[in-house]
Amino acid sequence: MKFLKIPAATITRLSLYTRALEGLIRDQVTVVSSKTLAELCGVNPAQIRKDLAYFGQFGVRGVGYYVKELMFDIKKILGLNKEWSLAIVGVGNLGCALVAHENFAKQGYRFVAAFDADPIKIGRKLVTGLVIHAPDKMGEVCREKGVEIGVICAPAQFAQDIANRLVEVPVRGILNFAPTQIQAPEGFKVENVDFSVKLDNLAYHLTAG
Amino acid sequence: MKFLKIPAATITRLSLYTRALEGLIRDQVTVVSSKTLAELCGVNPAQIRKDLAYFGQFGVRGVGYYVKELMFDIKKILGLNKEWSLAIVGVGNLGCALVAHENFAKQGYRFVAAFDADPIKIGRKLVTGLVIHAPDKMGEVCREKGVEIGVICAPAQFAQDIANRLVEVPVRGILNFAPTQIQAPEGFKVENVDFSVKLDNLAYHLTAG
DNA sequence: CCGGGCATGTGCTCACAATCACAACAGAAA
DNA sequence: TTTCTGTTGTGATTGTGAGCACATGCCCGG
Repeated sequence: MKFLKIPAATITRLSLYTRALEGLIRDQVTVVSSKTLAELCGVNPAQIRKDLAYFGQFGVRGVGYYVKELMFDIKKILGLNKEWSLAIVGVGNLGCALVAHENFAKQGYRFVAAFDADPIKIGRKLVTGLVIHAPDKMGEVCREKGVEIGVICAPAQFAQDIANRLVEVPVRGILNFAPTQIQAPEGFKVENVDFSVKLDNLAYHLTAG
Repeated sequence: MKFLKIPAATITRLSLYTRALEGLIRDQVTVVSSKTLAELCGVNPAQIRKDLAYFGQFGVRGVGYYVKELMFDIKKILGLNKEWSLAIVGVGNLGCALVAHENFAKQGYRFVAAFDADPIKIGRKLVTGLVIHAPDKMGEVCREKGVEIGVICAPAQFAQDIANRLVEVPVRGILNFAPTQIQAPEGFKVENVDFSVKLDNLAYHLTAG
């Protein structure tokens, strides 16, 4: 079934499902129907069944889904049954906040390297104990620490340059917080986290609607 | 033309266009074709023309778009020809980083109020001089300061509660950084900024692909 | 052992968004 | 003025994702 092309939206929803399931596990719920799960996630029940169908059969007809099992299966699909090693590039306010953010650690994402171009910061340690390196050490340090995902948290004008370095390391993917479109080689995965775009969306809807 | 239903993706792209245009203005470029702009944004030229067509005619056939004019028009469409007043709720690492973030200010988004439930923080000032208020002052302070958009930056378990308060203020929209789905009344606009979902997307693609 | 109830899994339909392709048209040059 | 170049604006087409509705099949009670 993995040969079918899977909608990007499906992957995003799977991620949402894990959150709802987490809550159910906390509440000792053992079985859940697509209808109930759908209400928790704010989506259509058929949507959930269809999303899961891309990857196999996980439910029991007439019963529903076993919460823990489903959680395990979705995490496996998403590749969350391992730890991922991240590097932060740009440790300004936002970068520091991300490294310290507890949600990442909880999900198995570990920051194992940090970089910044500011000479004053180089050599210093973050609150987590991570040493800040100069950008030209990126290849060396990342390979040594086994970095798989680079997180760009620098001003927009430097983002492309940083991305180029990360591609050369090579890391396997990039999470970009800079408000700019990054060019990367075919097949290289870049995800953008863009809050100014989200704010602009709000502004538009509050103005027009 | 505003009576047509406009795709959400179109609004998001308009936001992208403004960024590319900003760069062109900086580089003293006065005219741009949909083809060139498309390359800068990584989209299809026809897409740009169609997106703009929802709102009127902005180009000159055989020539292209006048950069400054187009920038002005798009900003007007998005509702960025005014300043927006924001309130931050939850001033942890991330919340502080957001308030201090220069991109917001540059686009006309101003933080005019801050809230946190932590008694130690209440009454203190942020680096920008903003006083941190207790959550039960939310209605009063937000109305006084004319807050239009609430930014939720607290742990997931408190997000819904905070959202309820914000709805009652009332603010007009919510930008939610908490990794959870928020229920809001019909017509009330909530935008989610969700980096763990984005990371999960990366993890999936790096695992499967 | 068998039948009823119920939730999954899935083929089909529909709606919408992205792309294509071309006609309309502005400006420059002869 | 007329022709030619080049780019917009837009009808037509394609592709894709979401929702519906039903057949499938598991569990439980009698």
